[in-house]
Amino acid sequence: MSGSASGWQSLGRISRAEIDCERSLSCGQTFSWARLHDGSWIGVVGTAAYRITPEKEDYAIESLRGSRQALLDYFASSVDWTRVAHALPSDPVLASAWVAGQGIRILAQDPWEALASFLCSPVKPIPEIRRITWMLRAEWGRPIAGSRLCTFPAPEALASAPGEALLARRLGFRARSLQAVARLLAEDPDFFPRLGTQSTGEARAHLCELPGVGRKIADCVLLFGLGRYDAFPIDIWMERLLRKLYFAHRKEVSARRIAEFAAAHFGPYGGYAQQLLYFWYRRSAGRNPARELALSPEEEAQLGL
DNA sequence: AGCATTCCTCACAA
DNA sequence: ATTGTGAGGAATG
Repeated sequence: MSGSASGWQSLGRISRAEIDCERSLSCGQTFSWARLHDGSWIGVVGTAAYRITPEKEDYAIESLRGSRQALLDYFASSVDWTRVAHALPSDPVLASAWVAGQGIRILAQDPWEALASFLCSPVKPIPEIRRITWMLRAEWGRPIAGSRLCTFPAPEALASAPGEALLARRLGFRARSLQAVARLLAEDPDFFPRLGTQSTGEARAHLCELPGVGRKIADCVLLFGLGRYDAFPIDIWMERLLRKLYFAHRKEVSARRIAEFAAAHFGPYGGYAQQLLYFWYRRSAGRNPARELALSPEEEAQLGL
């Protein structure tokens, strides 16, 4: 692992007080990272691999073909997160989530990778989404020299993949929309750049025109892939949380009304509130996000780290 | 009153 | 732990 023989390079350390990498990687926004048995995290950003090892006061960072700055950019380190937090409404629920989620960052992910990953997500638990997307990488991505980790496959790669092979990756009904979207984007490389010039609402509408993409997946892409911090993805967990804590379990309140409330209440940085709340609520429900992203011994052995 | 339209909810399959 | 569709009913005008 250490030394230049393996190709991994040390990129120094990152202060725990600055960023909580573990929380940021396990609060539901990315499937590109996994935890190893020694407690370190391994993941791919673009064409680079990173390993983040928690220590007492900080994290040790190593990389293959990456840079310290690229990793800091991925953790959106130039955003003033305290300011973002101050722009959120002050309510008791959010106050608790803020305490529990200190150090959480919205990662600056690739929009295609976010879109394709969340197209794999319907009715799947997080560990399985992680496995499926890693299988897509292994089959159709490009290996990162010096490791057995792979980049996320480009739209063209998935567009031309045999349908049966996609289905064999345990994609089920998700294969159809994933491949259809891959083909559309392979033909339209300007798709994401175009969204950059549009309002969040317009961009959301265009995303929702893609097969298999509804409000939830569109909001995930907007928030995690396009840096639209006003997007507030509502999955089953968030709906339960909002219903319970902001609507006193009132059964007659529709999902639509809950979404309207969330947009109005949490405001232009609601996406950050969503991550804080999601992390806090799932933890209170007994979920262990880090464990959900742990590699099996077999998977870890296959990586040959 | 009858009719068209819109909106909402639910259930179900993929 | 999402989306797309279609049926059925209430509200709207």
